[in-house]
Amino acid sequence: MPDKKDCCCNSKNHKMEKFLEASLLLLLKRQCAHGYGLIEQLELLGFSSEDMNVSTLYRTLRKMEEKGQVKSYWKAGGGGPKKRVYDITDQGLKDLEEWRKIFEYRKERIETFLEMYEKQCEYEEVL
Amino acid sequence: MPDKKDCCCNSKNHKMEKFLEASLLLLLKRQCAHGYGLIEQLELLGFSSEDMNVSTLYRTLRKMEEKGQVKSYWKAGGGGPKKRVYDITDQGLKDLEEWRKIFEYRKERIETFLEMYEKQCEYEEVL
DNA sequence: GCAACTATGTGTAGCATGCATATAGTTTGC
DNA sequence: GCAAACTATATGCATGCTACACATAGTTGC
Repeated sequence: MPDKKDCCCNSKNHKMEKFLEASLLLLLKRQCAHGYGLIEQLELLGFSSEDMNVSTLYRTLRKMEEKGQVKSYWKAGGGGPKKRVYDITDQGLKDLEEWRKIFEYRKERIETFLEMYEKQCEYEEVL
Repeated sequence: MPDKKDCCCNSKNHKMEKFLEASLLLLLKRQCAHGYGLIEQLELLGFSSEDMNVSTLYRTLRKMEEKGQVKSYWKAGGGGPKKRVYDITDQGLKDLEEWRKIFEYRKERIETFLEMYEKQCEYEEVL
């Protein structure tokens, strides 16, 4: 990851549109979980606990429920305050598959960008 | 590119944060150009002329000039109305290099996502 | 009893983008 | 000579994602 200090582009520019939503769908496909517990798991997908924005996480989950991608229920016991546990729905599984396609496409475009950049640098070196 | 029809995620979700800005910097590193002329060149980086949002393009270029990434001057002649031609600046070149790093990073994260998705699907098939 | 931790939520603002619309000079066809 | 099409640039408004700050409340440890 590029150093955020001395970077023209501040940390806000590192965000990737909707990557959080898609990541949550993927984690919930593996197993149901509650918001706070998902923070740890998100590290598997490159989100750092320090930078992790908890309010965004909760808001995203509620929006995903509005859209019918996940459903939630309250669960008490097991230590600590009660948790709102999320399950993925059929709609969520379909949407996750769409995200997979979108990310394949984004990856290709990024690769095209990187290749053009490299070629241009090589070309300039020859001059 | 995934089919936009029948997609849970509408076309708006295909956009990639700041990809246009970075693409413009890359194209202007190759050679100076005016806004309208950049539309064609953007196809090299996966932007389709039909979908291309011209207003966003012009607004982005003006913002980039405010940030000192590019500078512009008016050029008459050569047929058609006069053009505002953009040149990349030293700041723009530095920022482009930062974008390269950011996109390498984004690519890695997308790859992590895709790998986890595939593994999960394989795992479920075995069951 | 109080601090630290777990857990969930809202209010507000910034910022990138899309859609619609405005403006105006240039070229082409009749 | 004039209308239509094309080239070219720009702004107003709405939407949507994210960040930052703040609010709330139950649980555990000392």
